[in-house]
Amino acid sequence: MAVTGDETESAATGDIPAYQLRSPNSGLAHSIMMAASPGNMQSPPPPHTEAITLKREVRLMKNREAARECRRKKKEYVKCLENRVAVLENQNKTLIEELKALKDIYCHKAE
DNA sequence: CAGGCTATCCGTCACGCACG
DNA sequence: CGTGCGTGACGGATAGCCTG
Repeated sequence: MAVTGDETESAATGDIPAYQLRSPNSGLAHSIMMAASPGNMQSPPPPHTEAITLKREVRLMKNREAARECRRKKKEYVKCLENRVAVLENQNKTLIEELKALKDIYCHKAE
């Protein structure tokens, strides 16, 4: 639990953490990519790569939010399933008791 | 108290699917 | 067929708990 949620704020303000600004050629293990910090970049990128970078940033931002939403929905779904389990367990318990009572009645009649 | 372990959250990547 | 979206998988960060 106990998560600050500060990255949400920074995303909302457009203040993108440095580690998220990576080279556009994906496919590498992301631990390697994490190591490639902007500080290592010596010369400014050619102008056309700026558009690519922007596109990538937009994509990352959208995906970030999509992942958040996806997790929220999944949590909700799991909660629903847990509720359903609880209800069915109660129903089952009730039915077992009812069956037991009916069996008792039937047995006493048979005597 | 330091260090290990575990649970949880998050961002990113990769992939499959639906749509235009 | 290209594009965008949803989601599983992965690894990093952080907090809380336990133990020596």
